[in-house]
Amino acid sequence: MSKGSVRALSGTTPDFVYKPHCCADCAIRHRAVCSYSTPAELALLEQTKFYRNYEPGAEIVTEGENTKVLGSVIDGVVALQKTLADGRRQIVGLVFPSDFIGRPLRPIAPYDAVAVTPVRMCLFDRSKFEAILAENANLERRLLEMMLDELDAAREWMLLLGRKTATEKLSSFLMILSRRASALNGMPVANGLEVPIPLTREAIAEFLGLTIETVSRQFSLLRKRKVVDLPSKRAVIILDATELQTLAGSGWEDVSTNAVA
Amino acid sequence: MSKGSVRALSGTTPDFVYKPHCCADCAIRHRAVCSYSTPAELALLEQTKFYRNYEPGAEIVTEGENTKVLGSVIDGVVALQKTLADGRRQIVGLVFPSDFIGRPLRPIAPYDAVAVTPVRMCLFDRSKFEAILAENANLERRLLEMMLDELDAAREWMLLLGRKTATEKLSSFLMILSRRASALNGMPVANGLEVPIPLTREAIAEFLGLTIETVSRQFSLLRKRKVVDLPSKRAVIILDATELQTLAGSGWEDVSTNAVA
DNA sequence: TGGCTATCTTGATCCAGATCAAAACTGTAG
DNA sequence: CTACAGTTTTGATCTGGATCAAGATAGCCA
Repeated sequence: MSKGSVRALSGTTPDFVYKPHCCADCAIRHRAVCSYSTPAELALLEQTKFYRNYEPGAEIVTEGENTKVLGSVIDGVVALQKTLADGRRQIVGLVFPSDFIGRPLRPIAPYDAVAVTPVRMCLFDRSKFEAILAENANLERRLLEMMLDELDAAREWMLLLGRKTATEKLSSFLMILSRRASALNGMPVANGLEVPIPLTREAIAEFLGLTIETVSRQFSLLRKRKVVDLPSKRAVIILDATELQTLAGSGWEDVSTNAVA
Repeated sequence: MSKGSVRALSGTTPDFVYKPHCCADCAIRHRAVCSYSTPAELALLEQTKFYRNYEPGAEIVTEGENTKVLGSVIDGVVALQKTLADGRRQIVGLVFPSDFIGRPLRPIAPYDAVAVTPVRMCLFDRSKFEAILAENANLERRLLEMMLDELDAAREWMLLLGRKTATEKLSSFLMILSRRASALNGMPVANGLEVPIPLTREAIAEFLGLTIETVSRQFSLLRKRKVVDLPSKRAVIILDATELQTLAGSGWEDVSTNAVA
């Protein structure tokens, strides 16, 4: 097996870019961990924050290592993944813009975080962030809220991994991406919607607990059934949203905020 | 199929017992959500708290319903479970004494919480708890810490559900119970240790994403290999802890605090 | 003590998804 | 345009765990 689509060592040094933007202009300002913060708190964060870009395949945090940074995804998609000794791999979370990466209050990362698209992060030094966190209830409150949402999403995913069929798994996955593409608010998914797929087939397989071949076959099946069209390998067009929802089985109707991570 | 080992309606009215103990004497005082609280905070909680007992099979919270209570498990084991429309069921978390049940900041429960043994809970009215939470940073800090631990455990479980074989799954499960039985501190698992299993075969199957028959066969296999002995259906004796750890595959070496929930 | 019922084990067979193998695409560098 | 390397699709076969079907075991109550 090749090292996989999510290569650990692509040799790309991440770009460092310090404080080019002020928080007020930030695209994720109203959804990120800082969204409850007062101007005073924000000023504190602004002093410490810095930006960094990652190429696809670059590791943002590494399982088992002492993580020195944590922060929010501004743009791009990050996969959280765990790997068994023999190389079997499971993606245990997808992280989208405004979501938070990193575990305050525990230095050792329990999983890898790998950029699956070009990623831009708003980062903090871990110990500095923890110090600010301890003093700022709004920040802590928002972080708690976000972690509770992620926990719900993780449990929803456990149901998928433990009990759903391959068709249900891929349909659920496409439904999530569709909801995200459809609107950040609660708009339903309309037929004809084109949904970009930011993952390779291999990454999808690792997310769904399947093989790459099964994922490919399920895509073909959904196309044959006229549920979706496949204009390219990195996008689908929803032809029958109702049927896709049915195929996905129950769940996800209500997971409002953080769909997958 | 029968309604399963985890029956929703066993007709048992939960016992109500108000404030029989003071927090200072509480067995889970040093591990629960209140463990960082000052005496002043504790007094607030003590005013609001009440105890309730549940028989095996009783629902503590119900998926989709507006939950009015949340709180800590004092004694017993609770399963968090999600069910698909056709009845397929997945246990998405096991909750042990000192763990917290319920989602502050969201009224609708995303899963059932069902007692699998006789359970004693220390409960709070949800809105009252939220009010106290908003004012007491120590409580919020501890809750955040616990939710982060649960999130790590949930992701570890996603790896198991998505990628591990039946043997690895059952071995991992027994390893977790063994660690918990061995010591609440970090003591290693010794050969000869008798580990009680608080779940029926059906509940184990629902936790591991397997069928009851496969679970039973894996038990028999582990016995045949002299890895464990089965003195009764509700306990195992560890004969070869090293081998059990190997069979479990990687993971769980470091999950210190909250093993499963 | 002996049925009765629920739980668990074991055996036989089946099948969804894995594995093995080979085309068919899709860039992209020369 | 062409060669090459990575990705995706499709086909053929295999297999781990599911499903179907009996038994075995263990409470528990009459």
